[in-house]
Amino acid sequence: MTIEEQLTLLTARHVDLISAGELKKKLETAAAENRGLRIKYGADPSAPDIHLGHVVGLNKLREFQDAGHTVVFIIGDFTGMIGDPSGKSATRPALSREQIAVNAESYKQQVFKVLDPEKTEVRFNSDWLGGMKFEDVIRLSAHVTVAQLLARDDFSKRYDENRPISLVEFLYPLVQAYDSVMVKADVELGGTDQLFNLLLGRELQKVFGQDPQVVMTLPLLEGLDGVQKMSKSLGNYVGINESPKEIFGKLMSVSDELMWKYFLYILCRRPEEIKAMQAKVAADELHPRAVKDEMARCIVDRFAGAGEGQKASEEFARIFAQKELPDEMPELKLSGKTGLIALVVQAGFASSNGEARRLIQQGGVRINDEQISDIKAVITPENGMILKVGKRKFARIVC
RNA sequence: GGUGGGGUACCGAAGCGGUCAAACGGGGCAGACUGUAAAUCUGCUGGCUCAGCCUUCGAAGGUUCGAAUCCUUCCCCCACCA
Repeated sequence: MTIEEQLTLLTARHVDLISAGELKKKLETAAAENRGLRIKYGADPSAPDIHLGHVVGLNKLREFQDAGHTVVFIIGDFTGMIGDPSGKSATRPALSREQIAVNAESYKQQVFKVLDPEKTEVRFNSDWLGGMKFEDVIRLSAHVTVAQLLARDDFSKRYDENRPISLVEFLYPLVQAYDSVMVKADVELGGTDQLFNLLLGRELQKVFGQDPQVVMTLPLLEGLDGVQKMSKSLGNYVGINESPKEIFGKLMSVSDELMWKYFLYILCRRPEEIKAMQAKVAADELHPRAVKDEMARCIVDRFAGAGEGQKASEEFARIFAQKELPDEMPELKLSGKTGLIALVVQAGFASSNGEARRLIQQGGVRINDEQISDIKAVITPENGMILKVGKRKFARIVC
C-alpha cells in the first residue's frame, strides 16, 4: 500500500486526528525504515465482555494491521485493580490475579475475532506500573499541573457544579499517558471520551524525549436505546459472544436512524454505499426492515460464524412475523395443577409473585397462544403446553 | 480544624407529625399501533396467603395515640473557608 492509500484507509470514520500531517510523516519514516508503526489501544479488564461499541475501535486497529502495523493491546490490569475512576457507583472490588488472568484470556479470545493475533502485542500495564515506588509516582505527577487536568471537559464541569472529583481520577489520565511512554506508541486510538487522556500521552512522551504519538478518536456508538453510548452497565449493548439469536433480535430492535451508523462503524461499509441504500429507502424501493435484516445478518455472520445470520433471520421471521414458536425453548417440569402465578414465577419469567400478577393482569401471559388474564387461573399441565410471557419469553411444559 | 448543605424506592428528585408504600421525571416491564422497528398512546413498577396484611425513607435509640417528617447519639457524603 502506498502512503496515500494508507492515509485514506486509516483516517476513514475518525472524529479527531492530531494530526494528519504527523501521521503522514510517521508513515513515511516507518516505510523508509521498513518497519510498522506501534498502535496503542487500552482495555479495561474488569468487564471482559466485548460489545459492538468496542468493535468500532477494533475495526480501525484491524485496518492498521492490514496496512502492516502492529497493535499494542494494553490490558489495564493495574488500573483495573484501583477501580473505576468515573466514580458513579461503589468502588469496584479489586480483581485478584487469577481473575485478571481469566478475564484477559476471555478478552483475547474475543478481540481476535477482529484483530490479527500475528500483528498484536498484548501487554499488561502492571508490568511497569506494579513495580513503581511512590517516589516514582510523585516524580511522574510533577509533570502535570492541576490546571491542565481541569481543562478536561468533564472535570471542569463537575468542578463547576460542586460535584466530587477524586484524586485517583486525576491520576488516571496520567497513568494512561505513562503507558504510552512505556510502549513507545506511535499512534493511540480511543473513543471521543478519551481525547484528553490521549493528548496527555503526547505531553508525557515529549517530557520523556519521545516523538509524541498521533491521536485518533472514533465515535462512541449509541446502544440499542439509540441515545446513550453502548455500555454494559446501561444494558443497551450487544456482546460479540452472544448467541446468534440474541444478537439478531437485539439488532432488529434498533431504530432506523441508528442502523446506518451500525453499517458504517461496525460493518465498515463505505459511505457511498450507505447513501445509495438510503436513497432507495427514501424512494420506497427498499423496505427499511430489509436493510435492517441485512445489517443484523452480516453482524451475526461476522461474530457467530458464516451462515448463522441467515439462520437467525429465518427463525426471527418465523417467531415474530408469523408468530410461530422458536425451535428451542426451555422446558418446565410440572407435576399436577399449578396456579398461573406460580407457573410464571417457576419459569423464571417474573422475579416475584407480584410481578407475575401484574404480567397476567396486563395481558402479557398466554398459554397455547390464548391470553389468560385471570390471576387466579389454575393450569392443569399437559405435555407440550406452551407458556408465553411478553413477546419473547417461551417455555414448554412437560409433565 | 471551622462553616454550611446533604443521605428518600433501580436512578434523579419532592415530601418535613396523620390523608405516605411515599408526588414528579427517567429507566424498566406489559398492552395498543408496527417492520418484535423507532416515535406515540395506555397501564403497571416494595413484598405477601392481595378489598387485607407485612417490611421500607443512612444506623440505633427515644418522644407521640401516630414519625420519612420531632429529639438524642452514631455512621457516611459534598462544598466553602482555613
